[in-house]
Amino acid sequence: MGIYQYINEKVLGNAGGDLEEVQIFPTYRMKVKKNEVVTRFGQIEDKAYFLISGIMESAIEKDGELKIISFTFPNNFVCSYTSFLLQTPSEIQSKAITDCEIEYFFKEDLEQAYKTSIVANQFGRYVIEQLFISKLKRENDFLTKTAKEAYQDLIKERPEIVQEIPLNKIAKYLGIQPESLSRIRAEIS
Amino acid sequence: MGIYQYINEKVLGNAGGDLEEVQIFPTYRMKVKKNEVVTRFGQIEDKAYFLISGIMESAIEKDGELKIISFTFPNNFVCSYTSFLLQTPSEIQSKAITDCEIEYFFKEDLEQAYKTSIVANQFGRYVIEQLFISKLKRENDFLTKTAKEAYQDLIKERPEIVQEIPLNKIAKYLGIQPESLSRIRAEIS
DNA sequence: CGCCGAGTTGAACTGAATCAAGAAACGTGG
DNA sequence: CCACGTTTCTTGATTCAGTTCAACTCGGCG
Repeated sequence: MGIYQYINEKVLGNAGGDLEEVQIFPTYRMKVKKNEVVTRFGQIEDKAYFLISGIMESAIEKDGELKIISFTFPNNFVCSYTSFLLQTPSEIQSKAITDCEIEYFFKEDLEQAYKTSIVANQFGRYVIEQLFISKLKRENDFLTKTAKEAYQDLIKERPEIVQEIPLNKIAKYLGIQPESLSRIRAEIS
Repeated sequence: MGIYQYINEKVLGNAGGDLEEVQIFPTYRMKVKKNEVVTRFGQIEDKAYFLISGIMESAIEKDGELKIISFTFPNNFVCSYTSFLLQTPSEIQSKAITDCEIEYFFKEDLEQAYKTSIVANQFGRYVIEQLFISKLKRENDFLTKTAKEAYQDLIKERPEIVQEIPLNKIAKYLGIQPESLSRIRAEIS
């Protein structure tokens, strides 16, 4: 799947529909190797990325330590959103956890499309709505769950994360130390 | 300020511009008394609310306890977003902390406007972008700050909250118990 | 074979929760 | 305007979840 198909299926709801109509801005492709950094701290982001294959992580930094805010699997967007939207220095670093193939487009082209295309606007709105919902869920988790509950729910709700991603990264995603996650795992098995 | 002016100024960037053009869907007004609940747990939300005057809180529930996810001040939107967007039962309760005046509109009318109006789409996109950015910041806070840091930063960044909202609600917003906040306050003064 | 990153385990420590009680501020009716 | 009940805020003692730092195990890879 690529961005145009994503728009057709997810945004417009017509699987297998006319692809011409949704080519609202140009997109490009690139490949990145495992551990390669795609978006850097401090950089002003002018691109948004769509993951074709592989797994990526997005992280923020505090006192030299990385805290992971999301893992991205294929057919989802990766971006330093605040930087992309407000053109401020990025507080997010996105990195390939495995070899990845990425499709991307430029903010400039998106903005241009917004001016004339309803589909472009629907697309932008849809993507950010999904992201917002995921962050609402995460806020809910932080406010209501212990580390143990959070991990157990992650196993149920995002098994792909637990299966494919090393435990120290999962810990940093849950907001705890790897040692704590290790103890939690010992406890529940 | 009302929704149309919000669209003109914030979304379109032309303060004092032509107001006719942005009346893309009908809006309504209502008044609610202090402590009145506006959106209920379990309800499917068909309206979005814009706060004209007063202060509101939005909260989720866990084990009979309320956890506050946001305080809303005038000229901002309040909504059970996940419910509004996905038409699922609301996990959010929104309540007036003071007497409030509220402008609102229906999802149905918004959806209709999305089909034909670029401005409507830009509006929907802009609102959710702002909300998403605020949740990203909140995620950042949960991952990187101790309760003490979070409270000190709140004093700096959202003084209106600290001044106008009781401490037990602020504690529930920061994800700690009122007693802990009280101790933190004793410590830093 | 030896190294290195990933994961586990132990012991001491700390930030925040919990439970219980009391003080201060608030508003509402008499 | 005072009295009373309610809500808001504080303080104390104890418990607990998760951190920190250190050491050790295991599996993969050059």
